[in-house]
Amino acid sequence: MRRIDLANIQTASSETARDINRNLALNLIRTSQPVSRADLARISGLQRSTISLIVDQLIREKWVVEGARGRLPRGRRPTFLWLNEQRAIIVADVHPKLTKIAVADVNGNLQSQDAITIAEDPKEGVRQIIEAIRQLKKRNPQRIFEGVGISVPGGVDDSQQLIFAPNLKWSNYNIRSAIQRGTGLHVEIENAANTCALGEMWFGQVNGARHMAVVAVAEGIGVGIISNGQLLRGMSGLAGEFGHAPLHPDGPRCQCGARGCWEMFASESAAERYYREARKRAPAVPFEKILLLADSGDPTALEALRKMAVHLGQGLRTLVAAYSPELIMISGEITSQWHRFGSIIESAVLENTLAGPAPKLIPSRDGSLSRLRGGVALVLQRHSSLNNKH
Amino acid sequence: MRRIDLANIQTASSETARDINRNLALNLIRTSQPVSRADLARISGLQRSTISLIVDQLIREKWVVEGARGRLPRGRRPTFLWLNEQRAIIVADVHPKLTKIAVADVNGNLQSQDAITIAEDPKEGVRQIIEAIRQLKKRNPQRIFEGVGISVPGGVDDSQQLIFAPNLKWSNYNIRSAIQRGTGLHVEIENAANTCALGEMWFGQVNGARHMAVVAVAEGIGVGIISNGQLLRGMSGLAGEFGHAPLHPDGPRCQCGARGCWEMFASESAAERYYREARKRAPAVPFEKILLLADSGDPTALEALRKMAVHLGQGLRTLVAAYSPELIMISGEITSQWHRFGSIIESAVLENTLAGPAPKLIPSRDGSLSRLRGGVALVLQRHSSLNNKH
DNA sequence: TAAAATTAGTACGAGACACGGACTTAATGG
DNA sequence: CCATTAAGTCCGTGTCTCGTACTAATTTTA
Repeated sequence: MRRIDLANIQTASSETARDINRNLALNLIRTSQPVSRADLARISGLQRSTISLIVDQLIREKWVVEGARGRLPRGRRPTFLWLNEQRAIIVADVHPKLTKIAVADVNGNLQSQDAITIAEDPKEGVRQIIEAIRQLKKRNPQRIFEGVGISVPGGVDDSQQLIFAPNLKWSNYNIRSAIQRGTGLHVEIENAANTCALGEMWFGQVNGARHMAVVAVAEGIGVGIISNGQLLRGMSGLAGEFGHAPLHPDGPRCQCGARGCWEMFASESAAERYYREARKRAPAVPFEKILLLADSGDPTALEALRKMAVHLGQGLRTLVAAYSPELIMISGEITSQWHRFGSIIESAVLENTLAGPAPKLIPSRDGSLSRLRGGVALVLQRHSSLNNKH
Repeated sequence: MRRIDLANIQTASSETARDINRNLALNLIRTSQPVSRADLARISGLQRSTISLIVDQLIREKWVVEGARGRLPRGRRPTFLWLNEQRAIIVADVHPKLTKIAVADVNGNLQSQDAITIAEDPKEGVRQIIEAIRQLKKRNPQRIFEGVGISVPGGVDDSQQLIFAPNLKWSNYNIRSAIQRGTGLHVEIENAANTCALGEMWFGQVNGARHMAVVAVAEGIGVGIISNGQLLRGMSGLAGEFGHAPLHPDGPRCQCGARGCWEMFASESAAERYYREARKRAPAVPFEKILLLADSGDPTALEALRKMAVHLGQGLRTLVAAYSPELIMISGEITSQWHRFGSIIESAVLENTLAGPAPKLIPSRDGSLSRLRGGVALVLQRHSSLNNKH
């Protein structure tokens, strides 16, 4: 049986009935593990006999393993099924300062991790990444590598090309096919905020929220949107470029060319500017320093951060109006000051409740971890191994 | 075979392989008609023999009819297939001033149309709608009615409850089940901007755009978002409530409780305010009058509309940053002044191009028509008749 | 004008797969 | 030790797709 995803009627993909059900079972095992065959039959609506056949196939294919027996009040005890953690994904979080590369299992657990400082030149940078991936492959000979999932600080279009990366100087270089050739593994690239959101959705504490946003606050602001459980990419993967939504349309000009972009007022750079403006003619102070100064009670630093928090909250109102998420996660250094500014951000958001429940606002524990885990989701979701036969 | 839509893993829906392929074929016929069985086989990837079986079933079920033969350079001439226009949907565009109710075929063509002024009281209003639907059913005895698709000026949550309707006074009344009981037909309700967007996506001139937004400018501003070909609803159907995104966060207070909402600056009410403020102590002038005054060259009216256009454009920058649509459609009375203000709106949007192609900006020809046609899409997309067996 | 070529659509046997009931296995409790 | 309960397996049946062969209808070519 062939089947076309009606959401993407242009790009036909063929799947047999078995493929669809196998994929369904595998995803149910992933999201519900530990789970018995009988449970799967109940959740999926498939017959127990059908589930047995599919699970046997998944065990043969080394996607699933049997674990300990469960315990029930009466009757035969169920055999728990788990994803086979022998299957692994190489994940990378590319960043101009520190790039992390790690091996993760299919449950998003990181196993061995490297950190490298990549070169500015794209060719040399990619060579370093390829070398690190080769090392990890060599150090883990017992694992079955599914692919490579990479988070990059920039825009990634529908054909997985990096279309802009202001902090990196890597535009217009096809890093995907370079790494694919250099490692022999399938490679998936995605924008950092999007990867982070996907990581939180798959492996984080989102409590079943199917509509959420991750707001990554650094030098700029990036937003990753999950709508109905799926990453929202828009045309050319540019959805969620909220950092350049106008907060004050007549405000100062941003480097993007427009006026009064949100990130002109609510990013780390904005806080640095607020601090600098308050202490006229003082040397530039980096954001990390401002955080430390705030901790030691410096009123100028506290005021700069407060301003940043207020504008962050104001911009979040736009985000709430746009997507009406159940959950907004803030990621970035600023979350270390959550005890001070969380409530300020929150109250700015709650000014715009309209009808409907207000979104929960929580700080992200570790953005880099989420981005790395998001790499696992990228590969499992998009790569054929889990979605098609073999 | 049973199957669960992975995008909604909570709500299991069961479909056999045949159901999936039947549905696929039907949708391909809808989007590609006139189309031959051989064409369908090529597009879908299914075998010609399989398509023949499915098409025969669809003809028996009166979803599809055979039409004239096509013409090819060589070989046997193909039999064209069309959707059976005997199948009909009753569509309604509910509006506090004028409510339109019509019979539409499955291709979105309107057949017979009624216009009524509905009562303020929800029970009485719904009674009027039910009566109109009954009349249309009686006047079209030869048609097979699939259901009723209704556009309402307010929020509709995931369980199809009207959760707010400031212009209507209908909150917290379950109009869906009332109409369903009163007519015996399946009823789908959706917010006006969303219905409009769906209507444009299915039956309008969107030129294959899969990411688009419809901005409905009236007393307030409503936005309907189509992302990857599908309606974006967010939690409780509140996505796209862009009218209440803050354009000037410190601006005047909106009736929603927040400050400086977009619709405070760019709606018809805003233009009325601009006009009133320019002519101090003059009596209030309705928007329609301002449009007429502008046509006759009144400088105050022109200036009020120009201001409205500038703010409309500024807010659209936010929308572009949020969703990166390929196409933005503006609907509302203001489009009658497109020759004057279209370029002003456009230039405000284009200030924020960032990377990636700029969205096309076009006026919607007839918002009410799109909303009525959207009702067809609602029923066909959601109701079981097209998606499940029978 | 007849045969060859080309394309649309149909017929039918083979194989894959889900269903569902019967059966086996493994546990608890009286 | 047997009844009960639930997990998991076995297997016959029916459905559906595939693929090949065939028929139908039309144009081109000999």
